[in-house]
Formats: sequence, structure tokens, C-alpha cells
Amino acid sequence: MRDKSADPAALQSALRNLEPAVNLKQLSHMLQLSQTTVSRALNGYPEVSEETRRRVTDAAKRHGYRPNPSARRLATGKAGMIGYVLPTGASVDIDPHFVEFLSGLGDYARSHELDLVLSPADADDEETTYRRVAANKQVDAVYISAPRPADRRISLVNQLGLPFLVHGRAEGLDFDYPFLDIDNEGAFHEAARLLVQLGHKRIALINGDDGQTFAIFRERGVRRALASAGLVLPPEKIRSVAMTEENGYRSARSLLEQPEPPTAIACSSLIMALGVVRAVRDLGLTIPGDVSLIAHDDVFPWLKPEHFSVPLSTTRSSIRAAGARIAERLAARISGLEEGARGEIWPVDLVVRGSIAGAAG
Amino acid sequence: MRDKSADPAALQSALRNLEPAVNLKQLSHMLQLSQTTVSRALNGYPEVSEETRRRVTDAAKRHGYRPNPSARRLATGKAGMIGYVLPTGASVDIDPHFVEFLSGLGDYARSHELDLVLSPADADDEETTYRRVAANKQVDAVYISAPRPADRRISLVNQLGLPFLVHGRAEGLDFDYPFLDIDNEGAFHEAARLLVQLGHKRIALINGDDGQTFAIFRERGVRRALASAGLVLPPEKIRSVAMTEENGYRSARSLLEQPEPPTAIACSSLIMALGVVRAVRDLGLTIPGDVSLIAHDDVFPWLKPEHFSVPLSTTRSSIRAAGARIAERLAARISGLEEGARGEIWPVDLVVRGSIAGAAG
DNA sequence: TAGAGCTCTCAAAGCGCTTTGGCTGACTGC
DNA sequence: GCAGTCAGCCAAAGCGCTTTGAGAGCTCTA
Repeated sequence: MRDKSADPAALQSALRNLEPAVNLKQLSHMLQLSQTTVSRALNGYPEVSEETRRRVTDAAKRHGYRPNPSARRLATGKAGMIGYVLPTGASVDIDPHFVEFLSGLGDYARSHELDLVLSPADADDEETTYRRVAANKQVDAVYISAPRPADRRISLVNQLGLPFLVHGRAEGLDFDYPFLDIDNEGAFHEAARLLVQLGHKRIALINGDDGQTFAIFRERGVRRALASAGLVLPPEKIRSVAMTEENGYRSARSLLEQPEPPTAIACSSLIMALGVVRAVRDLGLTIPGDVSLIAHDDVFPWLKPEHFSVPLSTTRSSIRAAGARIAERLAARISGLEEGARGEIWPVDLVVRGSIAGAAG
Repeated sequence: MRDKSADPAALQSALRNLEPAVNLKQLSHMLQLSQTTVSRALNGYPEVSEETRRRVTDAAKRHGYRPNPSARRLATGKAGMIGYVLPTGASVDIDPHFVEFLSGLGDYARSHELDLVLSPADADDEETTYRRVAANKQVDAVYISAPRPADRRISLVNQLGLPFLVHGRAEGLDFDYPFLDIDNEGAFHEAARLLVQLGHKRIALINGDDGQTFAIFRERGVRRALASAGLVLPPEKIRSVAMTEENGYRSARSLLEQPEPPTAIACSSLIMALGVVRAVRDLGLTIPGDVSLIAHDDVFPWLKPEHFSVPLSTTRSSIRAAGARIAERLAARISGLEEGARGEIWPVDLVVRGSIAGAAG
């Protein structure tokens, strides 16, 4: 393909394509300047006169010049993209929260021409993929979500020198790292405290997978609230399960069929709450008459707590907003505006609706 | 950065990094061969002797040689990635189905080191982004989802010469194109036919956004089934709305409060069906006693039709499987194994559960 | 035994950008 | 009037691959 003009397909597409795709060489030739100067002018280097710079930027705009990202990447090592290693596998389901997070990411990235590279990985061996991503320099930074305590991925990307941001927090790592998290402990502490104040003594927690720190923090919040009222959260009042409707149902059902069933349930997701409501109904019980229910709401546009048959009290934090913020911080890190290991923890709203009431007994 | 060894950070990371990242030059030097030969050997060109090829591949494996994708891309124009333009905007919500689709895509892509590039675009102006993606040659192919009739995106990528695959189908385009779709019309035809056979005469359809072809096909299917029983689907028995729980509720409620309410409802998504069930209950009606319900199930792991309070009859097609197949075909197109405008239409399962019964009247 | 025809290999030219290390000429200060 | 600055520009060397065009060595035919 030395000579493009000889390739009829390329010619055709060049004719049809409204953007003529000038390259730096052509542009500098038209301007009677060297590629160096044009490149510097465009990239804001100081050693170009203001007049030249203006001439260059004007011409660039006029001809729709866009630097070829592959070439730029090869030269600089910078990709202009952020990455995410997506754990997949036959028995691995991507969390529906991911889509909301993505909406947020897109909200920011859209206006900055920042693309996101999803690198699917075997969920049992994400390390290989992280290494590949780092070695290939395909992306300038990655974010890591759903961290576990002492998450190995975090140590790994840290070692690899790949800039990153964690959505959530790990625990027990011997170094600091940048993250964005919501105050899960605070949220569930508030929720449980409210239930306690309403006179509930037997409170249950239907939590997400307890391998993940968010679930650990939530449990801690509930425990702390109960403790300060002299109550405890016994193991038989806790469920840690994947956040599906079915698991919500099963968990609630098994809790409510105990000899001394809980009078209030805190639940880690709206989707599980659907199952809880179904279980309560199946057992001929009512909310909040027999059992109070409060759940965490990540703010899905397609499922809202106020539209449950009994409007659901929630701890609320928009995961979409988090996505946007993470994109913003990632962009800042890439361009060197953000450095160090800043952790950001967002407060969570407690929204009281009809699903909680004073304890019956 | 001419001299890497002078950069302490690079040195450090090279020491820590277990993969030494040899490049072609180094590798060919070790082998006492030219870069040309090594490159050809690795890429399966015929003009290399088998013995040399073996020597080369062995050495490559031993030293963990991985061609630098940026360099390869610059040289060949091939990126080894597939792209998706993600419509975003403050008032735009990404469909939760997307995550399931992604799981499927990942299932295939994972084992082929195929990455996915998401390019967020202003939902009101996706064209710019498509042009950018095509001009930058960031990806080798894209897929387009949720097509509308005569979808402009399809004409555009076709014109731009960007290889693509449509998930779904458009209508009224003056050229053929490759796609993968499910038989939406057939599915809803079967569903409606079953309802008719059960004696239902007033059947309603709660559909997705009728700007999209899937919704058009579904409506067509219902109409056809009714027509062959001498029935019609009047406008007041149709709702076309975004697929949220709330819209399911509103739609069902307004339908059931009509003077002559439907005795059966076909619904385009499980999420909307949640709202339908709530509406039915709110009105003091029962399923299937007062109203039969059948919905389309894209197979979410977190919400299953068999776990509705009354198990839901569905038309079922795994959107995850579609994702995997699309990745597979896209990969085939990239490597030239698939060509032309092959359309693939998957049949849909009709799964009967307790939510439908004979018409009361 | 010369020449044709292979097979295998190579040097070097791109791909389109960034960056290094000059170079030029005008302007300063003494 | 001269060395010393400095602003502004340039040529050329990369970045790490692929691909072209050639050539060396060998076998085979007439």
C-alpha cells in the first residue's frame, strides 16, 4: 500500500468521506512550516510565536486536521483512553449496576473525547489481562471496581506503574492509593440507627457478597448502630449473597421463617428488595406492619424505590454520579492535574418512605 | 526519553515487571535474523522455512515477545479491537440489557484477546463520533444496536467503509448489510396466537419505544395473530414507552381502567412486567384470573420470570448469547472469514407458565 | 554450463506523530 | 563593536512494527 492513489477502494472512500484526513506532513507543507513547528503550535508549546500559532490552528481547523491517534500513541506512549478489565466467564454475571456507572462515565467522557476500553478477562485470572493492558500501553489509566480487602488487582496495577483509580476501597493494603467510595458504613449505620430508634430489636441484614468491601462496611455500620443500643447482629440474621431478586426472596424467606424472625430488614440492593417484598407477601405478612424494610438505592432509572407497592425507605447514592466523577478524576490523573493517593468518600442520603414503622412487639 | 536506562522510574518498573517486553528488534538480534524474517515467521507468511519459523516462534514464546499493538496498528491500520458508539446524555439512560449483552460479548472476546472500545457520544449527534472512530481507525469494526427503520447510522458506517454488524434490523434501507436479530415478530405472533386460542378477544400490547424496529416487529406479530382470528389491535390497546418499571405500571393501569379493559397483556420486557404486576394488584385484580400476562424475557440472571409471584409466561431469547455470537461474527469479519451481508435471525422460545389462562368472559 | 526458476532471507522504506539538538538572526549590555 | 541571550524555527531521529523490492544461493532444464 505504498501508493494510496493506486488503490481504487481507498480512492473511493476518500471521495465519499467528507473529512479529507490531512496529516501533519501535508498540513505543514501547506503552511510552509516544518512538522516540528506545526506540532508544537498545536500542542501548546511555548517556543512558537503567537502569530504562527494562530496561523497553524486556523489552518488545522479549516482542513479538519486530526492527529492520528495511533501515531501519537506510538510516539508518546499516551493512548487517550481509559481502561477497565471486565471479569467474565460462563458463570460470571456482570452487575447491572455497571450500566448505570457507565452512563455516568459516558456523561463526562463524551465531552472530552475520552474512550473506554473494556478488556474482557477470565474472572479467575484477571492478572494476565492487567499485565497485557499495561504492557500494550493501550490505555493511560484504569479503574478498578468492586474491590475486596487487600485486593490483588490494586497491588498489581500499582506495581505495574499503571495509573488507576479504585471505585470503592480495599482494606489492609500497605500503601495508599486513589479511590472514590461512598460511605457505606455511615449509610447502613444511619439506616440501622433509625430502625433501632423505632424500637426494633431484631434486625436482619441481607447483604451483598461478603468478599467485597462494600458489604463488609455495611455490615460494620449496622453492627455499630446496634451495639450502641446494646444489641447485636447474630450470624443467623445475616445473609451475604449475590444481588438477585431470587436471592432476596430466599434470604428474606429463611429469615422470616425463623422462630424469632426479624422485625426489620436492611437490604443491600433494590433488586434484592424486590425479592424481599415478594417473600413477605408470600408469607402473608405486610410491610411495614410486620416487617420494616430499608434498602440501598443506587438510583436506577428503571426501578425506583418510591414505586414499590409500599414506597421503600432507602439509603441513596447515585452510582451514575460516581461514574462521572471517576471519569473526571481519571482524566485529571492522565493529564497530570491529579496526583497522589487522594481518597474521596461520598456521604449517602437517607430517604424515609412508607416501608418502615415502629416495631410491633 | 531517548535513553530509557537513564529514567529511574522506567528502570524500576522494568525490574519489577516480570515480563521483560522484548521488541522485534531485540528478538531478531538474538536470533541473528532480520526483523523482516522474524515478523513474517510470526505472522505465518509462507516464505519462511519451517525450521526458521520454529526457531522464531520458540524464541518468541520463551522471551514472552508480544508485538506492540500501537506500532502494528500504525503500520497496518488494524487495531484488533471492536467498537461501540455509546449514546449518552443527561436524559439518556443506557439500557440494562446492555450489561447482559456485554457479558456475552466478553464470553467470546475473552478467549480471543479482543477488546471493546466504547466511544461515548452525544445521543443527539452520534454521527460525529462514528466519523471520528472511522477516521482514527481505532477499531476494526463496530456493532450497532437498537436500530430504527432506515437507521442513519447504518448508512453512515456503510459509507465510511467501516466494517460493522447490526444487532437487530432496520427496514427500508436500499442496501443489504450484515445483522443478527431475533424473530421478534414470530415471537409476539406466537404469544398473541396463544392468547387468542385461550379465548382472549381484548388483547393489549405494552411495547418498547416504537421508534425502534424491534417494537415495530413485535406489534406486527401481535396484529397478525389477531387478524387471523378476525380481531384487531386498536390504538388504545397499545402503549409504546421506555422499558421501566414505572412505565409498565402506568401503562397497565391506564389500560385496565378503560371501560373495556384487556383480558390479556403482552409486554415487551420483564422490567415493565414488574410494573404491570403491581398495577394489577393495586387494582384488586389477579393474574391470570382477571388478566393474562406474557412478557418477553431477555434472560437476566437477576430477575427471572419463574420467580414472579405468579410465574410469568414468556417469549425467551438470551441476549447474552446474542452478544457472544456478535463478537464471534465481528471477529470473523475482521479476519476476512465472513463477508457480505448475511442476516441471521434467531427463533424465540415460547415458555408457558402460570400467568396465562382462558379468558374469563 | 548458462540461464531460468525457486526458496529463503535481508536492508530499508514507510506508517504519522513527538522530541531532541541544533541553527539563525535579532536584540541586549558593556 | 562583540560576545551573550533568546525567541523562533527546522532537520532528523526516533517509537516498533509491516511490507516492498532485491539478492544470494540452490536446483533443474536444455
